[in-house]
Amino acid sequence: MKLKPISPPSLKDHIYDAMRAAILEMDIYSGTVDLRLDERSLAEQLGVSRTPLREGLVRLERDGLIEIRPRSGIYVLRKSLDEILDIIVAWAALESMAARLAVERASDPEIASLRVMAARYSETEAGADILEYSENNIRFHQRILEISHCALLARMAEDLFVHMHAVRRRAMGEGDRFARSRADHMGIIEAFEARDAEAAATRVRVHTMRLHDHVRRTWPEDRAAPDRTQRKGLSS
Amino acid sequence: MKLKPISPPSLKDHIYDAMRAAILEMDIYSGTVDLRLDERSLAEQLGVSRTPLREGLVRLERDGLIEIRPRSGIYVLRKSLDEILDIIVAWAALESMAARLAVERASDPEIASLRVMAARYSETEAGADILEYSENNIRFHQRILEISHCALLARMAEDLFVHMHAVRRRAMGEGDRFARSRADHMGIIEAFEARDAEAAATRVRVHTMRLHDHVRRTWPEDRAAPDRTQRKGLSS
DNA sequence: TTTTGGTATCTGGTATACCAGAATCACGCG
DNA sequence: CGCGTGATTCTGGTATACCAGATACCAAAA
Repeated sequence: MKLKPISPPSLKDHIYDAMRAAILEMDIYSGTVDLRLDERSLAEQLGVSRTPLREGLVRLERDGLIEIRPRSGIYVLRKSLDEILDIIVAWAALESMAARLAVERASDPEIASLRVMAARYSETEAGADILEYSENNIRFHQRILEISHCALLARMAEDLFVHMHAVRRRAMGEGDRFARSRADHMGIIEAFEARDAEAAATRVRVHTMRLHDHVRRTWPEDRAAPDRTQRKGLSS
Repeated sequence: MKLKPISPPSLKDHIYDAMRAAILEMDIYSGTVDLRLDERSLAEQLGVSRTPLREGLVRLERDGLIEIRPRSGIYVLRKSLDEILDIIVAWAALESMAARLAVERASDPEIASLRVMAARYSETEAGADILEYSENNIRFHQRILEISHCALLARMAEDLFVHMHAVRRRAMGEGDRFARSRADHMGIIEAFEARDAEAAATRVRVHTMRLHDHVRRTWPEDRAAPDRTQRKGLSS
């Protein structure tokens, strides 16, 4: 029997997870949401004191999800268009390298799993369930990160991915991105199956940069600085 | 008159900076250093209470520099060979993409600055001042990140770079890495000047992956888990 | 009515006190 | 002399109290 050492529970970890999930659920670009958080209110809602809460918030701040302004307030960050584009670029860099590694390192079954996944969600197309397609799409890309067998690449990509939640909510399903995306994926899979690292890396990068261009063209420019007119915690 | 808004001082920021610098100064692989930190001792040394200290430590933990084991202790992390290799891979991914962007975005003077930097430290070769060469080498690579005009890539690379401090301390100057490195740089510069994105990206990647192979071949396997025999803070 | 200055209040920042789990050491038994 | 066991000490985790800067509000003067 083999057991991994269990780490004692830590409120700050749970708080971090809970807050992170809550923030990702927020539609931070809607304009009606309150981007300002209140320590005391949050602590009360979570049923903990401010100390562990603040430690969790420090992590969120490091992740770029929130901003802590001393003596002023804690704000959920909106990403500017430029920041979002930078995120996509970095993501392309990571996934492209992951593809290169995967070609060299992944087992045949692992590579085969990509085609399986693609097949699974190409059926979705008929149902036109965009939400489900989007989820499967994401898993496909995460799978590439996985089979690169480079945990760091996967983790860094995940950290970036988080910032795309709210973006995906609105960029989803426009024009022919659907068909184009599936075609891209097929090309990527073929490169993998041919064990062509250069092609796989290139196609992954190009595919992601297509999203980059799409976002740049379609992202509304009505972004503003966080409005400080509203108050209080997540719910009140 | 124009003044930029001043942000209030925050102990946790200073603590973070100070601790980070202190950790980077440590020769964490020497075997004689104490990898265990003590909150109370650190707080006393820094002249602050434990609360802001812990907030700084949470950031360091997120950076992967330390590990906080509840009820046990705070340890400076040693990177395993695999982790170091992953870091180099990720770094290669970022800098390669930066090179690609730089070719498209950087101004002529910016690209020219690369050759200037290279020329400056190729003179160093005679003096054989490895330390200085290493510093200039680093700046060359940072410059590539800079002229990519993608702040995120630069920041992420910087976060990775931190973990290389201790590695560089020992991997420095072995075999013909010197001459090879300079040759690589020249090739990179030529690709930039030719505005050849594909070549620039490839050469930067290959150059970094050369370090990857070098580390893999030469890294001693005498790494062990953090020894918990020793005690107390940074100095005592 | 508008502006200005002061005050009350709110917010995050910091220090301190206390808690519980872990590690350590000493004692006593085999 | 070796080893197990229990008390002691140490460590990080959490809660609470207090501080100072920032903000908002209101009153008095122009």
